[in-house]
Amino acid sequence: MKKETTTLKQIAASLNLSISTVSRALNDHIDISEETKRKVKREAERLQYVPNILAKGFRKHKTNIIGIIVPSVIHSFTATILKGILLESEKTNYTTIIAETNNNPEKEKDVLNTMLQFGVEGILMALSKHTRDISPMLHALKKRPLILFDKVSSKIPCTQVVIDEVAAAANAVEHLVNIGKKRIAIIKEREDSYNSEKRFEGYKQTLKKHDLPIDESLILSTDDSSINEGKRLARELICLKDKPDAIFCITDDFAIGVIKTLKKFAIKIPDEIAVVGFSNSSHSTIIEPNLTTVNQPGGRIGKLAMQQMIREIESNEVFGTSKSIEIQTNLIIRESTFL
Amino acid sequence: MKKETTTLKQIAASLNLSISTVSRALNDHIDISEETKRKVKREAERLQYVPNILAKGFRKHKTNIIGIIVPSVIHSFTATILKGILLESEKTNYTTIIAETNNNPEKEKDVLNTMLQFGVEGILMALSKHTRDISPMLHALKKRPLILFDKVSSKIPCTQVVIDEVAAAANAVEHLVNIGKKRIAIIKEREDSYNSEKRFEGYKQTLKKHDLPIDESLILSTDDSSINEGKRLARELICLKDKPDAIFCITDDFAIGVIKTLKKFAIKIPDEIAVVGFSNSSHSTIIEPNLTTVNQPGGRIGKLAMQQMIREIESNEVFGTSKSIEIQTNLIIRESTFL
DNA sequence: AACGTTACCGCAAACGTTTGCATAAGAGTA
DNA sequence: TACTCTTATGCAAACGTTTGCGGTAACGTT
Repeated sequence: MKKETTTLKQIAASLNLSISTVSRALNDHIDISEETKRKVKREAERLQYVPNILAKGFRKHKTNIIGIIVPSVIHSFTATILKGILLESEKTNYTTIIAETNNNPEKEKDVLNTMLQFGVEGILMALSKHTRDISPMLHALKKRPLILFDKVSSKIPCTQVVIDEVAAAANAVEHLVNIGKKRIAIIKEREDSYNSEKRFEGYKQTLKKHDLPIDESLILSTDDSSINEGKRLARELICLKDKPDAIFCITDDFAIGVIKTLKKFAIKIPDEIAVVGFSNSSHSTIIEPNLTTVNQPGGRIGKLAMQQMIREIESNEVFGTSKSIEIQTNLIIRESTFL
Repeated sequence: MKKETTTLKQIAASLNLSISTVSRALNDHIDISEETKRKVKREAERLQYVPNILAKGFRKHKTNIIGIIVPSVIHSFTATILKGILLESEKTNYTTIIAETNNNPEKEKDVLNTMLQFGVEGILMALSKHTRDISPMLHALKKRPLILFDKVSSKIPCTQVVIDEVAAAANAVEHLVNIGKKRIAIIKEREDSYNSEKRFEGYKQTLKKHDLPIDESLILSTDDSSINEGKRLARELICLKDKPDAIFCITDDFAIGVIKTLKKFAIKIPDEIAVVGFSNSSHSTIIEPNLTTVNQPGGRIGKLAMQQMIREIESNEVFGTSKSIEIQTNLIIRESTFL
């Protein structure tokens, strides 16, 4: 397409000044007289000069681009975090580029390398669900700051911005105990999911704390957290001869599925079975009864992650140490546990 | 952070070759012997050479970055389109950068300029809701290809990827007529919303076609489409002494709010009042009764927009002409209009 | 023996910007 | 007058890459 870009050279020529003077004038260098500055700026305006970021970045060894890698942008919690990141980045002079991995570790590696090659200043990322080989991340970490959020791994020695999953889950289960529930089931993901295991941890801790037995038949796992899986597993639970009186779902999607099934079988919520979810997704106030759920402040996660990123970029230390930034959650109590 | 980047110079030195030979070898230029190529590539590998994109882009006047501007990434339909765009961009060697406008025209202008200054090859954008001054877009169009999607404006002479809003709405209303409804209300946005007006257009056309009167009291407008506004306006409608027997909502959010209110007042859906929405958002199968809604293939929109963008970038024509790419929608009939 | 081809490769310029250093003019001081 | 010190400006190199052009050697063709 079009070119006709104005350069410093043209401004200089039209003003009978040198390129360096023009450059300095535009950058408000002290060496330049006010009058010259004014003239230069006016001429730049007139010629619609826009600095060539490429040349500038090339010269100064700076791209001012921060890479963001997430499994999927349509995931609502991810989107919330993204919003936090974008909002924060607007305040700075850093631009962001976003890429998806679709939970594919192979893709994850590719994207990571592409970004590095592109010269990003740092990388903010949520790991894909089944990432096992962390070497791509370790490799990246050798060249640039890397910050993990949401889906993290303690094996990677970098800053991690997370919610206190254990406490959050414990809090949710505690609430169920408080309203008098004794047989609390959990629907979780399989063992290789970091977040899921942490929440499971909180579940177990709370049961122990209240001397409630941990009943294997009430612990259900599945591959992907979806509404359909929630439906299916709920059906399993209500077929038990010794039914649960509450179900703690480690995601809202599970919970939505569970509620759908319970309603289908005319089981009273929360009287017969209470349900709590995790995320406070927009679905939780659409479903009836409204879902009690753990609110994760995604925006705040994004914001903090971005702030930390800037800090790491602009410091010249070497950031190869683990550091965990934990964010508090709160339980939002709605009809699915309380009438 | 770290630097120690390897450059062509270093490879050249270590191999006793000239920089240009190394460059050509890595780019598989015909002038270079296979043996040299092999040696160079092996050395590049060994030294972990990554080309400096900045220098390259600077030299070749190419960034290979495409800018994406949307009101908000958390909006679910936007996210779907985004996914389509990202998916398509992965197949190419273009990178994308995403920015939000938060429906603020001022911000929109800023972001647009920043992207241009950054040297993006083209811009994919959904206008903010209340953009009135189109001069920033016209200005951008003079420098780079611009493609609009979702929220577009026919006043901007560029390619626009849209759904056939009129037909989609007409189709939805037609369905209501077919199930025997005669007093069909519409909940829409105010006049300055392009999409809303188009859908309103389809609504009016269909009523006329079936010789149904257009009753002003059944036409409700509001500023922002939200669940709460849907609730509020539904209440207005059911307070009418001559109630509607169907409500066509130009967004799913409106429809969700409407359904909530109707249920609250124990109005039977769809027998007394049927409801149809627009977007097929994930909410539409969470709410009960499930919502009949217009399915907009967001992924396809994104994909086509991206493909067209590549075409415009790589062609050297001047793209200042309007061109509309229309995408077909389909109505998904669920419980809110049909039992 | 002289010439044309072919296959490889290097030189050096160019892209637009920043910046260390040099320089010039004027002001101040002795 | 001669000097230093400011203040304001220009020169030129540098960043890493690509690329037009030119060069050289080796080989085949007359």
